[in-house]
Amino acid sequence: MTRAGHHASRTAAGSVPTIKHVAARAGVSTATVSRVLSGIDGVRPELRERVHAAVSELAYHPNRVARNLRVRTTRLIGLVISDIQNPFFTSVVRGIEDVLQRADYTLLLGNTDENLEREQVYLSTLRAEGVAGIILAPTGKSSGHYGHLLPIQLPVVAIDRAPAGLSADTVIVNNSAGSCAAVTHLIALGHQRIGCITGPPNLSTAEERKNGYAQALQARQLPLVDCLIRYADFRQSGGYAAMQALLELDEPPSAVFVANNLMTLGALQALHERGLQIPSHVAIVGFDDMSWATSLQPPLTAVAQPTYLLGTTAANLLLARLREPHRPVQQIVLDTKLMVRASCGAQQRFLAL
Amino acid sequence: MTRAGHHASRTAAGSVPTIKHVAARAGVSTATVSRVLSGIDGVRPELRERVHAAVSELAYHPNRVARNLRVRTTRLIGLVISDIQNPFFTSVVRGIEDVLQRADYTLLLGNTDENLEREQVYLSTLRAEGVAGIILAPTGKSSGHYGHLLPIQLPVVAIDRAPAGLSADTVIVNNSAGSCAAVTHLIALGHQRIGCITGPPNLSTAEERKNGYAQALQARQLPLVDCLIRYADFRQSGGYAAMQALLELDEPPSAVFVANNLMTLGALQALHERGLQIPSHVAIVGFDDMSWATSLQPPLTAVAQPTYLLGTTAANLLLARLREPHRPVQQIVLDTKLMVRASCGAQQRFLAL
DNA sequence: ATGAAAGCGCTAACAT
DNA sequence: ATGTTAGCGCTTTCAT
Repeated sequence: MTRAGHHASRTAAGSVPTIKHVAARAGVSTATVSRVLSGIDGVRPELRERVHAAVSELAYHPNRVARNLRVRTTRLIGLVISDIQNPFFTSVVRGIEDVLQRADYTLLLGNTDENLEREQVYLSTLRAEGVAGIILAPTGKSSGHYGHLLPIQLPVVAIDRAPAGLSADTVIVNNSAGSCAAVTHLIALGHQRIGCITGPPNLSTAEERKNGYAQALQARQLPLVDCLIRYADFRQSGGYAAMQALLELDEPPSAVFVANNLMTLGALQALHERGLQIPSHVAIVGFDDMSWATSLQPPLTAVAQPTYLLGTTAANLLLARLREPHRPVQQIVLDTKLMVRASCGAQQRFLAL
Repeated sequence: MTRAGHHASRTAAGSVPTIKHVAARAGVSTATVSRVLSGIDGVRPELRERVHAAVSELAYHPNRVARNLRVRTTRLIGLVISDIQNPFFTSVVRGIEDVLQRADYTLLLGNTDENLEREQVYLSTLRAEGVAGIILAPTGKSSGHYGHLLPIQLPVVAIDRAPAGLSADTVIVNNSAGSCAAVTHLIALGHQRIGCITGPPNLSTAEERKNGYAQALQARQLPLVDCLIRYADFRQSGGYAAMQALLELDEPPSAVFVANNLMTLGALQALHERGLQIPSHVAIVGFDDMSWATSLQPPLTAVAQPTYLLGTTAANLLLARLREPHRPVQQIVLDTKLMVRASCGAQQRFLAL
């Protein structure tokens, strides 16, 4: 690193140097160069030295594409998610990236936008690019869409959602327990009429979170009122509209559980626009604990998902399968944590005591 | 797509079929298969037909790694950013991804965490993987860190930040104009003592936003007070601490301009914790218009960056250079837009009239 | 219009 | 301990 070296001295034609150039310059065979660079021992220190010298003189960088072809695998991992703009996923991606990068893998990213066709396109591109494995937040409900990955033995780990019948390593979150805890908390605070804004019925996460809500009510003998349950689209506008609908009810809820981060934002907006106070008029508990939760007034009570952990767990699972292709398939369920702040009314309670 | 076909009929050994298998099955040469699949015409319809039949019978998928080696380029684009968790970047990524995906390129993602060393590692990995081009949000201040990319003719487009002396296509935002507009707005609202929380001095964006603040004050003959300018780290905790420091001043500001999204969140938190009202006690204008801005109470006035456009512009710039390597280097400066909502006090004003 | 064959840059038997 | 060589799967001259 002390001397840069003139690029003029690189190769005859000024083109990018290959292993052959290095071999020639060091006066050894390409096999020896390869051995030295792969850290295989059994090479005389002197030759080793000469190779290293040649490498740095020529500013040689091994061509991974050639290597990938030869060894019939790559250091690439495909990552297919449905919404790169959702903070939930970016935190997951961060976790994945952190462990993969340490293991010298690089991520090939695909954003499907919840579009099944786009997902299929990505999956086949990733396959064509020869990725060593795939981490996927599946859009499809059933395993049918992913069957073609199995014959080629491509390791896949599913995250966030578990398509029915897909026999692949999976890491998900205990959604129903999380929302059940949230709603139970609301009930304990004295609420009897609690609304629920959940996601599209075809997404397992939306379904599970709604189920947790229902469980909580049933456990306390509270009736399940149909009109208090709203299916929106997991986006801000959906949460906004759903909250408006809830508020226009003859008998609006005194508290509402919102099943994801973006919809919570929309719901809040609807409340503010009507000048309604949180939690005195309507108490709120959200799903997903975001960076902005503590900056709201009042701070948002929310079910925190272990997003970063979800990412690292998925990446480690994939790494493990890469090392050991025949290990038994694993499904890991991560726990959520209820972050009690003020939007549910808990703080007021304490003050009142 | 009507019949799945038995995989048993694929190849002799059950391994992944190659172009040779297809050629054999169709009774043509591999060259012809290649021509058909590349859409090169001059192949008799009959042979074309046979090739397609063989392809689907064998469920053949071309191996891009082999192709990449042969044609000495890839359909891969490297993307190196500093913080995948920052909504600013995810929106940019979305824009990039949308245009690249349509052009049949796939993204190789690297998250540097603002770490120069990690950035270097990624850059060399990307180079080794043979990416066709790179989109980079540079962490380094000067072009020195990127010089080695030039000799190999690797097209690079810089986004968000422009390292001094780097002669590469660039797309940035007019930061100083944006923050100047924000602060000017505050002044017009009657504020005389305005604080500024900006980012690390080594980041061009932080510097420019502070400059815009200073310009606005100077234009209206307002003094530049040192203790009102705080350098934080562009993260939530930094904004929180900076706002606290500002509030502890003997003469605290009546308004503050916060130079990025995450720090605004922290600043808001500090205000809430002290029970201070926005905008009556302290008016706030942020930089970056996020999805949560409208859900705050009061809604946040902020300088909106055209993030998605920034992404698509960068991607298109790269695509253009790929097509036309010797086109003149371009620097594109995108405009910001001040989204006036209530946190600056503008709404109150209107009400008071 | 089609095929034969070389070769992209590397690794891994195999031979010495 | 080191070198020779075949070949990964594809594209692309060059012949025919």
